[in-house]
Amino acid sequence: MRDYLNERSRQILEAIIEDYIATAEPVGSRAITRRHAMSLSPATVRNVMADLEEMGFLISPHTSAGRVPTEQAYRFYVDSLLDVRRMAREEREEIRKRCQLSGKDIGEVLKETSRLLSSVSHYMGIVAAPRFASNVFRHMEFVKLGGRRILAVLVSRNGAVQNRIIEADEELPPADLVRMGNYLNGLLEGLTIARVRQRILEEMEDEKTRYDLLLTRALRLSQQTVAENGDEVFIEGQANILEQPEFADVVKMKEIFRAFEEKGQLIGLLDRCMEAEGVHIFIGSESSLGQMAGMSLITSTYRTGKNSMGVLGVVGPTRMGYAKVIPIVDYTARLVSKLLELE
Amino acid sequence: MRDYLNERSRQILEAIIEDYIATAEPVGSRAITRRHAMSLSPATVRNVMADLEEMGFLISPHTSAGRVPTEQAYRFYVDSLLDVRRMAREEREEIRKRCQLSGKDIGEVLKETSRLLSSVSHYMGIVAAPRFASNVFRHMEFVKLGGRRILAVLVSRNGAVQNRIIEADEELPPADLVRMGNYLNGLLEGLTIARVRQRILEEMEDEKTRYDLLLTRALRLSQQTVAENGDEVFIEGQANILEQPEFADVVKMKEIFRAFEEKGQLIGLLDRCMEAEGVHIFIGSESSLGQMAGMSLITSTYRTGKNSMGVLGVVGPTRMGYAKVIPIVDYTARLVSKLLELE
DNA sequence: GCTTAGCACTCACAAAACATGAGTGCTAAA
DNA sequence: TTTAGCACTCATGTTTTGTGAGTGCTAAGC
Repeated sequence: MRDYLNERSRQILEAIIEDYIATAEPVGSRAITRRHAMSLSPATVRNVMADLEEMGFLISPHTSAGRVPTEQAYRFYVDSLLDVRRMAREEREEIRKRCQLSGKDIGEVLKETSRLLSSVSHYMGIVAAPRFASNVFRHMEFVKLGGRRILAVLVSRNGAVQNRIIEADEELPPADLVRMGNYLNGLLEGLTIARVRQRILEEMEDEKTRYDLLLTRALRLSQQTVAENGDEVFIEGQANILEQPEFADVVKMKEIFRAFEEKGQLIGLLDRCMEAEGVHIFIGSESSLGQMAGMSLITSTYRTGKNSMGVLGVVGPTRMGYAKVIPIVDYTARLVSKLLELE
Repeated sequence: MRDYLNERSRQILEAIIEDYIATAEPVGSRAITRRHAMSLSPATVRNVMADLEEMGFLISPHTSAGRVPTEQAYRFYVDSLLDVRRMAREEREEIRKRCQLSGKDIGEVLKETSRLLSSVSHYMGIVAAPRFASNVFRHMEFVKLGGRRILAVLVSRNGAVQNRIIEADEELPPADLVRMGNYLNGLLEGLTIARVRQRILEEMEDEKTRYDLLLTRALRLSQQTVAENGDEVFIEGQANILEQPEFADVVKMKEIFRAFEEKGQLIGLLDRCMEAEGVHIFIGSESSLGQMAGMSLITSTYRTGKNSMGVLGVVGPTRMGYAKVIPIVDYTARLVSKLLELE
């Protein structure tokens, strides 16, 4: 059926979607003819609209309102109609200016990127840090704090750092901690963190180490250091979403905030985006997350170093300025990739 | 005038405040006599209420509504009437259970504490990390990433870590980085970060180092490493505030979210709390922050190590369950202090 | 001299009644 | 196939009308 959309119907559908994106009001036949200078009468447009409704692209909230695009319409729009706008120079400028690496740690960079995405798009910015497990081990070190307390610092090649305070079984002299570090660095250099975990287990099994107390301790410490860690997701600009008229309702708003407080499900979705490079678009229920009802997600992957990939993107209402946001997300992802590239 | 409050007036005022805290509705004379089993008629209560209004403790939103406590009333309540409740056992339990240090870095601990405060109090939790500058230097290290990129890791005695990616002027061999680290650690051990900054400057001025390229480079690197950093504040549980009826208005809500997105002013306020140990309470305009209109802040200081102090607390509407929240904040602060204590 | 019953008055809020107007579907003519 | 015309629908805004909680004041009661 979809194939039967002729040129005129497409134009009208596009006009409706764009009007709706711009105004958030159901759009009626007269509004179309007026705003888009069509050489058609409202009556004709009405006929077309009736067809589009039957095909599932439009629904009317009630008899005497205009019509509103369905998810299917947005999908069609994004796939076939959308003319991705070139970014305005100021936008490029702002993005480039705020993507700065120097003097910050990776977490901050990603957080700032998230903020950036939100402020440029006027929706919510979202950035998931690359899975730590796929990073490449660079360096591990133990710093004695006080008593039995040890700070473990784990650095990966792309500059991601994981710090942990570990309560050791007994007090260890600083010299031992240094030796442990040296030993482990030699052992683990160049492996991915996932491999590091395996390697530590293997090594612990080894007969030779079993009888070496220092090694055993070192391995046990390192094991705690590289233990699984909740993945980080930075969501910024939640206040932006409040400006959107579809969330003017307090109840709706509460739901959204609750939803994003619990990041777990979102992470699952972002993981799926990582399966393939490039831009992904989830419209409304396509994400099959209940909490995302009425919301769309545009993501793109970025990479740090050779393989480890992260995801960043923008969350907004389904009625989102796709034409504007898609290039923003795409450009930002490329920029972040370049920024984090290891020469 | 305040001194003329006799016992009966106090009781009535207390009853009004507590009713209002519980219901968020203006409270009327009949409600008081009913709910608090007073041996007084509504008419009498009305007379007292009229007096209290004149004294500035109450206002009526309009003629035929009940009355609502003013900030002055809350202040009086907190200072003179409040009977700080002992905490419920489950609350203590939950707080203790969730205050865990092991396996996390300090930032995470504080963030989790903030989340904890919000979920136990049902308002917003807020935790400011101790000023980094007053921490005591423990350890500094440089890890080579790729090309000229260096990761600088700065550890203080209390376990706070600052990571930074630094773009060096030229590529440096790893061995040099290690030597630099050793040199700097010897030089700076035991100083506060603030002193470290001075020390680096002094050292750079020194004739001896001027002609040693490696030292000069090391100092320049370290200077970037310890450069001023925006202080961290963790605010969690913003969704809780949405449950409060006083913020049911969408416009109000937007304001609040905008306000807390910009943390700058808040930090100023928290700094003031650090000037003296213990619990501080700001009611509404007392904080003299416009954004805090209608909101109260309860904070307490915590300490990590000997001197460096941080602040944590709860933000809620002025109509806040002070009796319940004050002990929560107090207890949590003590617990965090103990947790971060260096043996 | 307090305390309290009685009563008129106020005013937010809810429900009902009404008007408005944008938008639709259908029919018949161009 | 397109379009003008027209009756019909229905959300939204406005006015009207009740309702009830709460007040202040006065005068009687203890």
